[in-house]
Amino acid sequence: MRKSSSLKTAALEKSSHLEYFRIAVSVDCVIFGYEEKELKVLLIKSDLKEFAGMYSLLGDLVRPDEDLDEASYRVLKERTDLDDVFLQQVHTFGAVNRHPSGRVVSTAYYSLVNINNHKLKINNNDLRWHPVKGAYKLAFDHKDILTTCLQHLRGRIEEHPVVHNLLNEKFSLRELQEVYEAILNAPLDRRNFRKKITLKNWLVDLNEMEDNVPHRPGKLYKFNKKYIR
Amino acid sequence: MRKSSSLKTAALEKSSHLEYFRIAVSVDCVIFGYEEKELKVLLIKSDLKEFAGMYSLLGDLVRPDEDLDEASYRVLKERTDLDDVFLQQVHTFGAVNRHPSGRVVSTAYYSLVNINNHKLKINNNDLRWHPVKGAYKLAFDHKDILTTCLQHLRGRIEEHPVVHNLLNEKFSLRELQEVYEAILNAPLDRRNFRKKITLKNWLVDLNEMEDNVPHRPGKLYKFNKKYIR
DNA sequence: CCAAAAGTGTTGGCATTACACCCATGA
DNA sequence: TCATGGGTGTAATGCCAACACTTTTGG
Repeated sequence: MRKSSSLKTAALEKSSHLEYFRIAVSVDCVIFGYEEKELKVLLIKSDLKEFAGMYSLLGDLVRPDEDLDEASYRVLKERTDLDDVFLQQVHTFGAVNRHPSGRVVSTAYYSLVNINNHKLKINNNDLRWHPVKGAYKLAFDHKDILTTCLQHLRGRIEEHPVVHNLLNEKFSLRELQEVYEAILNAPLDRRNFRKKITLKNWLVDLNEMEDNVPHRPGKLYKFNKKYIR
Repeated sequence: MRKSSSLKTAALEKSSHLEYFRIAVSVDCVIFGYEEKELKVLLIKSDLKEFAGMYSLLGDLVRPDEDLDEASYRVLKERTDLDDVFLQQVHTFGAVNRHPSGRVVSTAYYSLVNINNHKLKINNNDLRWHPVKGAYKLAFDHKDILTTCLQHLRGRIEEHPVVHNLLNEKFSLRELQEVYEAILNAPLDRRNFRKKITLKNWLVDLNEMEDNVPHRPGKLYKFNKKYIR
């Protein structure tokens, strides 16, 4: 998809009955991770000369024999080796000129993955975890896509315990709060946060304590399986 | 990785692009109207033999030179002769087998139109306004699409004065409440409804009264232009 | 005078916000 | 003993749901 300078090959041009099949369909995945109290997004260095030096989201053309959702799973699986992850369709971007070398309509998904997961292999130098925060450019309309997905994520975490995908199985309430603060990009009141989380009943108290912290250790929790997925 | 390497050779590029262009892109529009205290949807008799006798949403393939959003405007314009209407993208449906005669990925939009608008010409015998409520089948996965759009609409009307698209310019609070009840498929408390609407400040009191009603006439309102669109 | 809908306030419960002190641990 | 975060409750406020009577009009 990225290197599609051949989108207008003679072969395609003359097959005019394919008029309506001259739009390519792709998926782009906003893969969010969480590391060092920051929300990150997995980006890849663009291989298009139009976007030299810039990064883009992970995406690929959809194959004729796979569902749209499957395509986004495949992209994620190929890049991270993770399966069975949370993936959510958000919006489809279809401006005529959004791709410099041809017409590509792209459906955006976002996903949340645990950067420390042992299965997660970022074995490509062009791939990197980039902070979500801050002003920077991305190739194509990918900054729009990222922004749109982040908005959706912000709404989602209020209602659903999706952030479990970002954390290790055991975590303290402070860690959980820090994830929320990173996603919302805003500080939260500790007592009110704990009250709200308690009310939602998402967590199971493990009766274990944090270890190796240079202060009073906190209790550890995990997500109640019945609310996740 | 997979994509990068496959994109490196021109030969592969050509063949795989031909492959990838075998997915067609379409839009489907859920056009909602309101009539006789009921929410309706504009449907067309399917011309596919697989769906003989069934109705489907209005949709069309996206042209290579039009934005996705433009395509949905065009479909609406062609069918209703209305322009400048509210249209909202909701979700993209991309299951491999959703269309019996080929691979078609379709982006769903919904729209709200005033069935009594003088410009609205349903000049086709195969077109009809069908009640949204009730169990019935539609061609393709259009029942899913309709349900998804209805859910989104239900959320939307709580926050935005979009229902103005369904009503005449002047209306009573009763009429407005009936529209909400039709969309939500639930009765609402009159006093609470009026309180909520008043709080939102969407309406302008016209200092006019209903006429030709067999009971005490209500005041007439219109939407404050600054909140619509 | 009857039927139909207009118009109008109050109360209780529940969620949300703001806010401060003592405690346990490691260095 | 200090620094760091853990753990906890209350009061004020705003939002929401439930609920009933009087008024106006047309027939």
